[in-house]
Amino acid sequence: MAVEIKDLNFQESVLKIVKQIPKGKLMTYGEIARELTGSVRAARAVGQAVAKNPYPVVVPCHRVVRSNGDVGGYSLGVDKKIKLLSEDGVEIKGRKVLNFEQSLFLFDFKK
DNA sequence: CCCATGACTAATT
DNA sequence: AAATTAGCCATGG
Repeated sequence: MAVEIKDLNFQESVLKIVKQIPKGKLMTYGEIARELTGSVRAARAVGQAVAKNPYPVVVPCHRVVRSNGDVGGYSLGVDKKIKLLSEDGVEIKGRKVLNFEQSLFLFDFKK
């Protein structure tokens, strides 16, 4: 039952990016996927990576939403996710984010 | 190596 | 605008 030490990979990369999301900003799984694999197709893999979420709260994974503006899911429950987003100042309507594209965080691609 | 699963996305209906 | 379908990718058994 001891937790396996298998980090260091796709998952860590995802977490690293998510950690960079400032408060009040949002990011989509697709964008993260594109940063890692260069394609939006790995969005699911990204979702899986954060789904393990080894460090809840430490990593603001609640700031990662769907590309269509839907809040998506959350390990601790979508309810919790919405609450945290509200705390960040992000308005949520039902399961959709208001001003979604407006609150989007453009990843640091100035490189 | 093959199969199943999932915090996704885009295209259709 | 909401629901359905199909496609894609990493991870685990």
